[in-house]
Amino acid sequence: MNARTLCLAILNFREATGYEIRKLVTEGNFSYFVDASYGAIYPALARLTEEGLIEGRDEWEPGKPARKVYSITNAGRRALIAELGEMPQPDSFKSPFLLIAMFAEHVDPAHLEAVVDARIAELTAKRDSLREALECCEHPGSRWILDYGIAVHSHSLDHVVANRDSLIAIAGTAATAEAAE
Amino acid sequence: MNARTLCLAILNFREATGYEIRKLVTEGNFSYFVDASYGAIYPALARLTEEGLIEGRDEWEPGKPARKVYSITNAGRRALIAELGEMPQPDSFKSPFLLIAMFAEHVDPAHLEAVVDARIAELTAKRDSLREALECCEHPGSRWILDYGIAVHSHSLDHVVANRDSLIAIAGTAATAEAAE
DNA sequence: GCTCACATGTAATAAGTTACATGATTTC
DNA sequence: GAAATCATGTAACTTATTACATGTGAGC
Repeated sequence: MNARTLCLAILNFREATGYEIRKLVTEGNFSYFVDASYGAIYPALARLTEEGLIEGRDEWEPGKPARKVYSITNAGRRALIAELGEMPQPDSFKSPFLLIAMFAEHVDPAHLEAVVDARIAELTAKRDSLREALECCEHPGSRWILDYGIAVHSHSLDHVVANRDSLIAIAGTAATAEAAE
Repeated sequence: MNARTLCLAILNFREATGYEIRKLVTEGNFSYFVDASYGAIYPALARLTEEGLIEGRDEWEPGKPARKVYSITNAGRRALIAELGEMPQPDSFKSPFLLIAMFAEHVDPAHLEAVVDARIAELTAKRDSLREALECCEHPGSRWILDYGIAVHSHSLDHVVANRDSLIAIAGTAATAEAAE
């Protein structure tokens, strides 16, 4: 997901600063299926402004740091709708966790246990934050994707919990390889 | 997932050419949680060779194109095990599909239908290829992750199928925005 | 003769990450 | 007084993508 479209999409919902966009993609409703860092967001906002797809206005409120609030323009709305009208790239899932799981036999059991438990904690936290977001969200599209995210995370979590021990049982099996060195 | 570790991991299973590695990460057992293009794989193999973590040998079989078969060295095995001993980066999921779903109200119903059905086809194909891979796979770690992949894809698929119509029902709801232009 | 699968690689380019630089305000 | 949160941005770097360049052999 390029940072450009992402910023445009978020600003179509509401005005926001770069900092707020970063929070939304990291912790908010968007956080389980997109990602972007400051180094991607700020340049994207600058470029979108140049192209007239968004506008930034400076705000100085006493007792608060200066901020630049961006809002989408009509041209921006049109560009976003055009983008959504294309067939999307396929979804992608990258899992360093599964790479370790695949090589469980070469991994120290205690370490694998820590890795699995960290993954369980991650999935639990994500599921709970999605549930919380769903409670106070009225927007139909957002509700649909939150529902989806909750379902997927719940099932993933259940599966990992149910098969945790069988994975850890594989760990260390190939100790010969390390011993050979 | 950097291409380096990926190549090392695959070569720990068996010898392979760059072309074969590309197939494995695109279509094989690895394909649902990692990815890499030629432009990432070939330079990675070159660098790993320089570092002595893998070795390449040229093969000329009559009636076949020349190929360079890479195999992992002891140093490579050590490096891989060291890598697997680190805590992994968190998993990441990027979904252009969900971004469109989120903005369903601004999308033409026919287009959204096409998008959802494409996603359903994608999930079905992936689930089936994982099931097939599981049938003839004996390696415990691989079986574990295939099992996980099948579970996640099945549940995702079920959810999308069950909620397909409710998503399409949202489409086109915000026709006013486009009409305004 | 054409297209597909096998096979290796490079170059230009795009994109994003990490770390840095800076600074105000609030909370402990 | 320290740490956390709000807030903006840049620069160096890494990384990977896309497209290109090239060639063989098999099957239709």
